[in-house]
Amino acid sequence: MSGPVTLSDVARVAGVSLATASRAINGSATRTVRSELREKVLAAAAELQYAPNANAQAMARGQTTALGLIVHDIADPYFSSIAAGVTDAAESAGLMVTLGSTQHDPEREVALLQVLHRQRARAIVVAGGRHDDEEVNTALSRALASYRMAGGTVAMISQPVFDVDTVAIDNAESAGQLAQALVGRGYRQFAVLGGPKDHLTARERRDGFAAALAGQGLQVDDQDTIECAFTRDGGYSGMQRLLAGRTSAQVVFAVNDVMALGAMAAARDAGVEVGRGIGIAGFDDIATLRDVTPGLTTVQVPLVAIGALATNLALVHHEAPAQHGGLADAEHLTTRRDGTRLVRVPGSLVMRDSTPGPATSPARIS
Amino acid sequence: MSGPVTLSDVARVAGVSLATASRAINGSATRTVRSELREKVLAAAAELQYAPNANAQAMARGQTTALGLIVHDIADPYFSSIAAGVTDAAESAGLMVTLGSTQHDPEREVALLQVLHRQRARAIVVAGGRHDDEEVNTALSRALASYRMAGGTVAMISQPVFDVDTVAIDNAESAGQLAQALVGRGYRQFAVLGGPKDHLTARERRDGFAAALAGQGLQVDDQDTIECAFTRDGGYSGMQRLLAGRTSAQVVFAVNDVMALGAMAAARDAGVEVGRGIGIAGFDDIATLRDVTPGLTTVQVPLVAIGALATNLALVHHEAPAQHGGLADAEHLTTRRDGTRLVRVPGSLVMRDSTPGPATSPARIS
DNA sequence: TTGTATGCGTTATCAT
DNA sequence: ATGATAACGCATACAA
Repeated sequence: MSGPVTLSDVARVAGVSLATASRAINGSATRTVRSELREKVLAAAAELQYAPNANAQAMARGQTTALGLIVHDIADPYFSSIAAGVTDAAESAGLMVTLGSTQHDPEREVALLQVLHRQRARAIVVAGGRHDDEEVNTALSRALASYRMAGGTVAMISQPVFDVDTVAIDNAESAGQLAQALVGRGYRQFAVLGGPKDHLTARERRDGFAAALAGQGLQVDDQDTIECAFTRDGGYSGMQRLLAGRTSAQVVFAVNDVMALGAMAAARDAGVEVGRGIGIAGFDDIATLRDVTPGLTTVQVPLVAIGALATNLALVHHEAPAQHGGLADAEHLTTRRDGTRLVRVPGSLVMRDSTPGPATSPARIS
Repeated sequence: MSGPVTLSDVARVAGVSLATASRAINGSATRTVRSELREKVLAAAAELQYAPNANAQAMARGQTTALGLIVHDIADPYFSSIAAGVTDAAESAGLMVTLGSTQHDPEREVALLQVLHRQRARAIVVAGGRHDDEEVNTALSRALASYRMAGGTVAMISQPVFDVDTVAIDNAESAGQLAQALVGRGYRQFAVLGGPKDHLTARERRDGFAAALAGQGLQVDDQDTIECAFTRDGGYSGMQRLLAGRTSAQVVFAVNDVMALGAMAAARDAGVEVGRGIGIAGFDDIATLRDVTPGLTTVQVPLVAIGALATNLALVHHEAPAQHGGLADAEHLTTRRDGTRLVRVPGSLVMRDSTPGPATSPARIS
């Protein structure tokens, strides 16, 4: 009967006490152990293939080595890029990432938060836009508060609607710049694949786009603002509906890239050429876009860096975290009244071939 | 001074013993608690915002609720799709996924395995092709054996080169079918973007492709077999090199889709039209391909299902795991002599517009 | 049905 | 420098 190998076994084989074995293997901060004994302990550990029990260590130390990450869908390139940044930063800090996927269900988000709380994750990164749903937000807020009260730290990548450290993308402003750039290319008739009505990210992008157009005396017809899921398939079906109703839009703004990709596919399937026939623009600049033709006009968001930044924000308290391509500059970092930090990440316009300008130049604006 | 809320606190507030509180909150298998007391305990727990310490539970129960997942790169759509299947299946089993990313470094794979071992993860899924590197494989084999000896279970998504449950993709056979289909479309001159020399997945696909061609009296010139990284950028630079040397290839087989996407980009950048100018084919049918034009000819592999299957394989011992679109049929499931199971997953050909047939039909085969 | 007491594997405090 | 021993928070065998 072997059973699991414990530190006691190692100590016994090495002929030392439990305490000495612990110190030899871990290198206690205060105590030190004679190299002669250390060798013996290490040899015994190797011989027995001893692997320290991290759960027991967590108990004794009162601290785990896990970092939680909650995303909406890990297969979505938006989230998988963020996840890459998070795992990278976490592993640099000696932590492992515990991944939860909500499948776009806000209630699962709360449930996952509770699981990570029970796991005593050192910190939690929550990625993904918030919803305008009081009930869900209340539950989420409670779960967050409970976790933080127990000593956990949180960083969100979303709108700054909770009192936790937050990385917020400048959705409205960037969408506005995109609108202006499209106007600059000659477009005058716009449609918007707007995502779910109560999805805050979608709303900010919609509204920022519309506001900038309004500043130019332009607007999006109500019937040309399509409500749809925040996914690739949502973009596809939304575009289908748009094309079915005889729209006069020259260019379509999809509030994220995966939706824009769905829209491009729908256009192709309907025999409409993207670029010449109708313009399409997205938001995020997901990695996938490198291999899409025509190139999709979009707003570039440094997703991997944002993931790493959020991780460090959650890990490093009350000071500016390490640099992330300038993202954590004083310029973008503010400390709110409740002490939590907010980093605003600007997007940058990327004009590509999907919006070359309208085929037939419309009349000048009056 | 509050400090962390423990079960003792809940018990005290509820006016019951520790044991009763434990049973009320967990619902012990054998014992039961009077509903009156249970209510009181639950109320106390809610009032105190009690969250059970999963580490302590793990200690007491001798079992954790974590499942490890090791991938090469979570931002790669191949792995993020597998990860989606794994997280899905894991959460169905009440487990959380602990994610490790190797960044294509085999040594990190061993290190991550050890970390997950220390974490006492219930099971570990290792995804990603193996290398023909004895030193690395020995270290990995040791780490796997050590983990399994301690009671952990493992499933790999790769070549069946270790004695653990394995899901293996029929690389050689599928690549062969692809070759035949390309010949059927009239191609006679082939090039291969072959990935790293010692990468087994790449090798199997290369060799399967070449063998099928040989069966038709055809072959790939040595100078038309390009060695490159197993990534999108590897495919890009490989294709650049291929085009730089004046190749006479009519069609290029990239041993995975992300490489094929890189190759398509390189062709475009070089002014060569994919499809008419030169054919390109890939392998995997990653989700990204839906939005690529022209459509990429490839071998479809059910990645999400494979992730879920591997997870169940790791979780369910000594019997056939739940169905996964027929993947675990007796037809594909074999039990090896060492008792480990092997599921061979066939790929299925998907011919798309990237390989319409050669522009100029070559002379008939003699 | 409820309570008492022990053990899980490790760290850390205290002697020595 | 090393060794006993008491936590850490919970589950459970045993006693009542």
